[in-house]
This record gives sequence, C-alpha cells and structure tokens, in this order.
Amino acid sequence: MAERARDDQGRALRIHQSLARQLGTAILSGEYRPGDVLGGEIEQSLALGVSRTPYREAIRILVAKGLLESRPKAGTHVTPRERWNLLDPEVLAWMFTGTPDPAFIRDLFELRGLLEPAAARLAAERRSPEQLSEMAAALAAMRDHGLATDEGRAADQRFHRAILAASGNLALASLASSVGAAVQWTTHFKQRASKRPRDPQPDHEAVYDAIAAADPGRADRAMTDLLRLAFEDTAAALP
Amino acid sequence: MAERARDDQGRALRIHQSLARQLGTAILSGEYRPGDVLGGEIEQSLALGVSRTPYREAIRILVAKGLLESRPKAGTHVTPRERWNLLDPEVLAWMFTGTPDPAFIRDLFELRGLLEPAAARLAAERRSPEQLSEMAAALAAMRDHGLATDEGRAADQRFHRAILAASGNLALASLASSVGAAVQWTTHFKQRASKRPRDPQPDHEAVYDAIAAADPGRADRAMTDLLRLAFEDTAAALP
DNA sequence: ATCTTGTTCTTGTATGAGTATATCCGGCAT
DNA sequence: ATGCCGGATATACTCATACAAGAACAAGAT
Repeated sequence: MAERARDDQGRALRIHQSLARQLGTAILSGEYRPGDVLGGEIEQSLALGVSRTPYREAIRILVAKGLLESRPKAGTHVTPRERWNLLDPEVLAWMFTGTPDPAFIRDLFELRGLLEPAAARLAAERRSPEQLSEMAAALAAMRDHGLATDEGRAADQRFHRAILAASGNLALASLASSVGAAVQWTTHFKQRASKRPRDPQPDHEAVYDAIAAADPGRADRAMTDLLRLAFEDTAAALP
Repeated sequence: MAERARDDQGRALRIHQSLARQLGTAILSGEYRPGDVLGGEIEQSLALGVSRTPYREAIRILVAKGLLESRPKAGTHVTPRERWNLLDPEVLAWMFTGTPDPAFIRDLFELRGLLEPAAARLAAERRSPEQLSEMAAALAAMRDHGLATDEGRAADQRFHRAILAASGNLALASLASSVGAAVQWTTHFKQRASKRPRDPQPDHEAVYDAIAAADPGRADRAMTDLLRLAFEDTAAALP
C-alpha cells in the first residue's frame, strides 16, 4: 500500500498537492517535455484514479508556476523551459527529488554568489539588533545539532534567510525561500556523499562576525569564501 | 456592464484567473493583511457570484504563489509577507496594477543591479551568434517603435531577456520574466510621467556593443550605467 | 493540570450536466 | 493556388449538489 506523501510538517498531503508534485517532478525530470500535450482531463483523472476536481486544481498549481498552460480546444501543454519559475521554492524542491543536474547546481551557486555576498554587505550596514540575534541563534543551533541532522540544516537555512532579510531589500528577501531550498538540498547531498565532511561552522562564524562588527567589506568577502568552499564541497560530492 | 478582463494576448480571462488577480491585488495592496482569514468558500463564492469550482481554483493559484494557505477547519489565511513569491511574474504584475511602493521600486533596481551586470558580463563571454542577433533585433525594434509604444517596451524586455538567457545560467534566465515585468512597468511609469523622457537607446547600444565585442568588463560597466540612469529616470517620475 | 475523546465546522473530493471558446476544416472569393 | 470567412467540434471551463475527511475546540476522564 502506497503511503500518502506528507508535507514538511507531517500533515498528509491533499490529493491536488501530491498530484501537482507528481506531475511537476515528471515534467522537471524530462518525462514530459515542452510542447507535449497531456490528455483530456476526464481521461487523465480517470487514469490517475481521482476525480476531475483535484486533477484540475493540480493543473492550476502547475500553470501558476509556469510549467503548464491550458486552453479550451487546445488542451494542456507543457510550456517551454524559459517560462518555468525555476526559483519557485516548490519547483526547486521537486527538482531535487530526482537526480539534480550538476550544471544546474553550478548555476544555483553562481546565482547565490551574486546575491548573498551583496546581501551580507547590506546586512552589515542595515541589520537591526533583533536580526543579529536571530543570526546568532541560528548559528548556535547549527553548532549544537550539526549539519547531519534536520534541525541543523534548518538552522543553516535560518541563518542564510536572516541575512537576506536583514539586507532590508524585500526583493532579495523574497528569494530567501528559494535560496533556502537550494541550501537544504545541496547540504543534504554533501552529507550523504562523505562520512566526514568539512566543518563549515567557521565559515559561518566569520560571516556573522563581520556583520556583527558592521564591516560590509569583510561580510562580503566572508560570504564569498563561504560559498566558494560550499560549492567545492558540493561539487566533490556529485557524480 | 463590467468588461471582462483580458490577458496579454487579448484573450478573455477565465473566471478563476480574474478571481486570482482580483484577490491577489487586494492582498498585495494591503486590503487583506497577513493573518486575515477569508470567509468560508461557500460564503465567498456566493458573495462573488461564482460557483465554488473557480473560486477554489483561484485560491489554489494564490496558494501556489505563497500568498495564501488553507487548511480544513482553520480556513484560508493570508500568509506572512516573507512567504510571498514577490518575484513571480504575475505577482509582480499585480503589484504594479496599484500604486507601487517607491521603496520596492528601489529594491527591484538594487536587485537588477546585482543580476544584470553579471549577466551581461557572462553573456559577453558565452553568447552564441543566435543570441547576439536576437539582441540586435530587439534593439532595432526598440529604435523603430520607441518606448512610448507597447511594441517598443516589448522589445526592451526582449533585449534584457536575451542577455539573461545568453548568460548560460538557467537560474538567472528564469528570473528574466520577473525582470521583464519590472522593466515593463517602470518604463510605463516613466513614459506616463514625463512627456519628453531621456532617450535610453544609447545606453542599450553600449551594452550591446560590449557584448558583441566579447568584452566582459565593459559589458558589466555599461549595464551598470544603464541601470543607474534608468533608476534615476524612474525615481524622478515617482511622487 | 494534562491527556483523551467526541463534536462540529471547514476544506477536500466526487460526479454529472451544461456552457463557452479556440482550433480545425471546408467552402467561397480572390 | 492563395487567402479569407464561417460553421462544426473538441476541449477546457463553469455550475450545482452530495458526501468524505481533516483539524480545532471543548467537554470530560485521568
């Protein structure tokens, strides 16, 4: 008996959610390709063993994320890749359920290399005391749990998210969930691949210290170093 | 009689689409605030004069974009701002239907200032001949139509999109739609505000020339300049 | 006080009928 | 042959109704 998928808080996923995930991963993995037409909804929902209601809602979700488009008479098509919202947190998560493309990992780190050092620089200038203590708390949790545990990885995410939030830039902050998803999954791969991975705690401490000291230049450099090392670790863990 | 809303290609929007837009703009404009609960779906769909089906699909769309969350018994809540996918192209478009927050405009330009110069630099190194001619075509269309016309603004978007695509970075490229939406709306405001706006054509030509010459450093600087000037124009046009 | 259990409210799923719209295709004019 | 026009048709879209299931809350038991 297939166990029902669960969300990040242990709640059972509704049918439309798990359908969206199932179809989404199928599209991202290349099982469906851009231009492909999904069969009519009666046919598809019948084949999947669900009613049309949740099937249609799943389609709506995927349309909202740019993976599909549907029109009367024309049917439901997979959109060309350049329309996909690859940085949508859920899309990223779906992407990482399969075997991730090393080239895409590289792209993600390249993007993080543009965003996070700048965010760290801004955070050093603009952060509030509360934001600083949030970073400190996340750092402490990372140290206590280690990156081998879910709690540790969640703390890692919180640290990066806190920096993006402290940049005082809403557009940057809204990329936090995307960056967070990337952080989580790449860290996951690193941990799985090597038994004694390099300890990234000092890198994080250095970033924190620079932000705490309100030293933008040093924060920028520290984050750049952190990302370079993290990428090297990740690259080493990939096939 | 209310005229039915239309999409960017003149097609009439389906009910679920226009509902999503209506609710989305209401949320983004602050009419609904984070934590607010929408009434039950029967009640709401009745109030809006539609059946539950399209109402629910509209909710699914907004959930997919991070603006809402809904659970049985608890109802449908507006999520806290930091969960919103502000860079989703549709969300951005909804954002600009109302009066845009000048601080957010600044944030968007700050983000573009991180992404686009780097993309231009990479494009100078990696662009294919086809991508280069796409940029040239967009540039020519901009010159022919001018930014006062829809065609001209679309060409402007195509130019920036082509550069992001030519960066060879999928993650960057997938931000093209978001950047494009920002380009379109800010340009729109500029045009509306002043009768004789500064001509940005030379800025664009400079970026193109640098990319065509495969000169990364110059491409980076030219794009930085373009964005600085565009931001100054936009800032002058805002209240 | 804390846990357990049951009630009840809200969203979630199922189903069948009917509408609307974009595509396709055949006919007509050019 | 080519292009325009208009109807047939396939498909998604909307409606209405019924039932199922999850989760919050409160009353009761421990």
